[in-house]
Amino acid sequence: MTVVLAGVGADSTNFGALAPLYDDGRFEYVPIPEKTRETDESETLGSWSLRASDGTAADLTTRIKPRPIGDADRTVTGDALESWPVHRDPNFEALTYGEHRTSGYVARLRSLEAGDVVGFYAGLRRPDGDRAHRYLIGYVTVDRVDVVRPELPWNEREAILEAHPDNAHTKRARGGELYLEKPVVLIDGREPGGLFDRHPIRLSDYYVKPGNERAQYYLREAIATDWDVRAGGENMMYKPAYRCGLSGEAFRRRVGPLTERTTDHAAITAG
DNA sequence: AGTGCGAAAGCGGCTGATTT
DNA sequence: AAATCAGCCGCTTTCGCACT
Repeated sequence: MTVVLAGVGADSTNFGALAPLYDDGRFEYVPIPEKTRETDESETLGSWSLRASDGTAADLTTRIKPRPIGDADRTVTGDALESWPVHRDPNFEALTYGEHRTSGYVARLRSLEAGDVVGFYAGLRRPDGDRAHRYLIGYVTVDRVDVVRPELPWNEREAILEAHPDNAHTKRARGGELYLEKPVVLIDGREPGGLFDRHPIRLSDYYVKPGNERAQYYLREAIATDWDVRAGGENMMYKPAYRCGLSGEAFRRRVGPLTERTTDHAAITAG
């Protein structure tokens, strides 16, 4: 029984900005832009409504870099940006998540079992320009884990994808083709799971390490201790996947409810 | 014990943002 | 508009594990 923490959502690499964290504790979850327009996902940056204002995700940035597979960065602006599809991953309504990143993600996620938890963290920035940090913004309880491997026969890949119809990778797939030459982990979740309504939990600290010249983002000591973090890089700049030793049940107890959260729930408390 | 490979971490330099 | 500053990109080195 374990918990894996996965870094997700828009950042300056792909979206050109970080999602905001407001003074009242509310925040936005903005998915990254899809790699391609060829997806069944109907939500676009221009249709992705913000939770705390009337705007859309498209209002938060001026140019995006969707990074088509294999190609150099492609920059998209203006109307094309507004109509650009989102890579809704994780999907907090359908409770589904897919991942292909190496760097520990696939290896740690594929070993999860039903009842385990995937926690999601994202970079958030306060509008007044305070330092950005990484925050836990929600989680899902694991129901089913599958791995789509490129070498699998077509019909087997299709069967797995059909079991995860709402997953962003399924929506992007064409004829069982995921456009990826590597394994993709597909995780469907169950209750309890979802996006926090407010008061995300800060996971990072920002400081200069002894012997270094520059400050960087590091995993907070209190998190590492209290959540029994056992694997994953200490430096959070690269959004590592973390494996924690505590059970899904213990994790849910520590992070508190998904809704009607208070500042107390965002604080790290032992127990 | 040696080798190879992938992951993690650090840093130079560029870019975009901010300030005056 | 110019100058300053912070953030970030991605290259490079180091680390560490696994396989032989």
